[in-house]
Amino acid sequence: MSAKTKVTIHDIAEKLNITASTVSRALNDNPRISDATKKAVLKTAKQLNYQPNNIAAALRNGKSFIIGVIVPTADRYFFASVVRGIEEIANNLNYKVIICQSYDIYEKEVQTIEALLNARVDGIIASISKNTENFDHFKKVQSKGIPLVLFDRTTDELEVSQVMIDDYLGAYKSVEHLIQQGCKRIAHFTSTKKVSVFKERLRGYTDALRDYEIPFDEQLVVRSNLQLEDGRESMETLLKLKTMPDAVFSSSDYAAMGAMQVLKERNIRIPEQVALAGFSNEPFTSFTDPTLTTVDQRSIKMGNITAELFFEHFKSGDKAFVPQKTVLKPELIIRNSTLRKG
Amino acid sequence: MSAKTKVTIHDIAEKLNITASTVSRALNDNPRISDATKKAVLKTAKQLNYQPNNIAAALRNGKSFIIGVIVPTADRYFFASVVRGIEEIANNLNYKVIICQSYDIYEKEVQTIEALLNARVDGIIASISKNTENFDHFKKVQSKGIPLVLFDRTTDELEVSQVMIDDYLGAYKSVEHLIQQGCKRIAHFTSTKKVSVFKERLRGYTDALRDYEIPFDEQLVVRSNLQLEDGRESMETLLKLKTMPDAVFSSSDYAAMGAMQVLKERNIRIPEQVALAGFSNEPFTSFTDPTLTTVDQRSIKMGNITAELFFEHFKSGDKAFVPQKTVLKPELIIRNSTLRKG
DNA sequence: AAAGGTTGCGCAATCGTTTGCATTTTATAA
DNA sequence: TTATAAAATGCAAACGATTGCGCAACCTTT
Repeated sequence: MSAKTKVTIHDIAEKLNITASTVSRALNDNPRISDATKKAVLKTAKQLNYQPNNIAAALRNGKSFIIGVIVPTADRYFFASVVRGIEEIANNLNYKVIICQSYDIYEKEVQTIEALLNARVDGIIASISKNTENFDHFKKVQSKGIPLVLFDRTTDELEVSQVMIDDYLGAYKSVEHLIQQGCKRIAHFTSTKKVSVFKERLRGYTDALRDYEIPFDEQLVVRSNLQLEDGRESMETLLKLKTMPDAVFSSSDYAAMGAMQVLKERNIRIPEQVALAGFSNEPFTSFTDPTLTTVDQRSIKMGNITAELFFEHFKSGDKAFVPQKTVLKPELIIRNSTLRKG
Repeated sequence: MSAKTKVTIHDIAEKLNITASTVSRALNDNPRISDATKKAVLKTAKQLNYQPNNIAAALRNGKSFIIGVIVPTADRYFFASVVRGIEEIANNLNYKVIICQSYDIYEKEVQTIEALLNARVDGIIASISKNTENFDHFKKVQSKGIPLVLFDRTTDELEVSQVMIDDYLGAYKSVEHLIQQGCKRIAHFTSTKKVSVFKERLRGYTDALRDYEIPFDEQLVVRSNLQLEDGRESMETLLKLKTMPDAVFSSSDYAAMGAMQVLKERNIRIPEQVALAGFSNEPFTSFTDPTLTTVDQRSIKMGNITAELFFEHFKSGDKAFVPQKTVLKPELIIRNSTLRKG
């Protein structure tokens, strides 16, 4: 059809014997343009198969209507849901969201930030990579006056708005639940101390033990990267102890799953001999046998709130915006892996 | 620090008493610029905290170095992996990938295409939404001379390059395997006939039955949206038949999982009474009990190939590029849900 | 020493939209 | 009818980077 792939507002203007200014205003529904002209412009635009060029507009406006979202990985239910929650709000306000994955690699995170900056996104929402210990790239974003909001994986080294769940509470409730089920020797799978979510969950774990007067045993805290395989290894480690634990509270559903596999292979009954609780409420947790007790992180809600916070920040025009910290209450999902009947 | 958030090549030029042209060339490592000047420019750029503006460059070049990828949803392992495979290739060639989700909603898909077109992406890679029956928006992309490649969920209504797995073969092998395990009454969960992948899998199913001289029974083919809940309902439906099936080949792992739940609730033994096979090799399929036999779709590989095909298309400059169709061989992953011992 | 080649850089137009400030046209009031 | 306000549109300069062409200055060759 239209071989000429470059129809601009000038072409429309020419055809209508008006100027590009008028066409631009007409397309943007500017009140200063008569309805008749608007109609004509719209019609001609359609007819010429006109395609707006956001790049030109963005250049002129210094505004791209795009916000960049950086997540460690998009294939985890939690992150995917948060993104969905963000999109809901953003799309409503006519903003587009571009999703970027850091794959939990620090260098990639830095590169991604740089790319987003170059692309002149209007703002950035991110969940920090697990391996990030230097935050200069985020500081750079802020120093350029670009709105930045962090969610879930945040840090205190940045003066930035953040949204997270109360990991401490989620952990505390999990462990409390395990104790109420009669568990007395509760192990914990965790990861690096650098990431606050893991630190908080560990704190919830220890505090619950303390409150219920269960002695803390260093040996029962196993650190790893919390993937499935790590969970398997961690469980093996625990099983080698002189006294086996009677419960595991894992900071990750995947690691909990690994533990479940090992236990089943050894015919150790869940939850009778060892109760098992995870964290995140990944969809598969309701598919396992037994179904896995876990903590729901209110992901969609978190996305909504993050986006709302972002746009608040946005409107306040960067001037004197006080970073805000929102903490959501998690929900303990009790399933069969911890429910000792009778 | 730098309050002036708008450092351009002109600022660099001014400070160095040269012109913006030279700065531009220096930054792009143009051989016509002396090394001394390049060094100086780089240094000053760093010093002034210069941030390249891709928008301006894109406007001038008519090239954004961004390719849009549209997937139904990013939280499915298969799609996430394909995206990863695409990114691997694209990033290597200095292209950025922006991920968009259609959420399997036709209107959203159309909007997304429009947004990508407006954003002047250099090309689009997509997997069609389940509910799309009109392909005008894709035709529009092509008519504008923008490279388009489809993967997995494709259509014959478009003259376009596409990459998919041999769904027919995957289905055939699954059903053949079930037959070899002694199943004689094999049901099939499928979805709309509009989507070729489901059509092909259905064909593989019927052909395998035919080749092994097992009568085809219309009642055993259950259509749904293939989510978990759909799988449950479909299984319930099957159980109401006068003669129960002794196997189910599901076009989706989720639906297979739903069926598994129902069967377990009714204490029907898997695979002895009913064998179960899914499709896609979602990670959770190895977490279920019994583990679920399924078909791996070579997702990363598919992403790689899709991207390579895309860039071929790209280089050939749109002129006389013959759409290419690549079909990958799927791999049958045999697990316990179909393995009848002895 | 003159002709031709290199090297290094500047000029100015261009990409497509937007917008402040005219300017023209039309409607209203005196 | 004329001054005046209101309405509709035009002019031209941005936004920031790129690039074809041109022009010095310097080097080589015979």
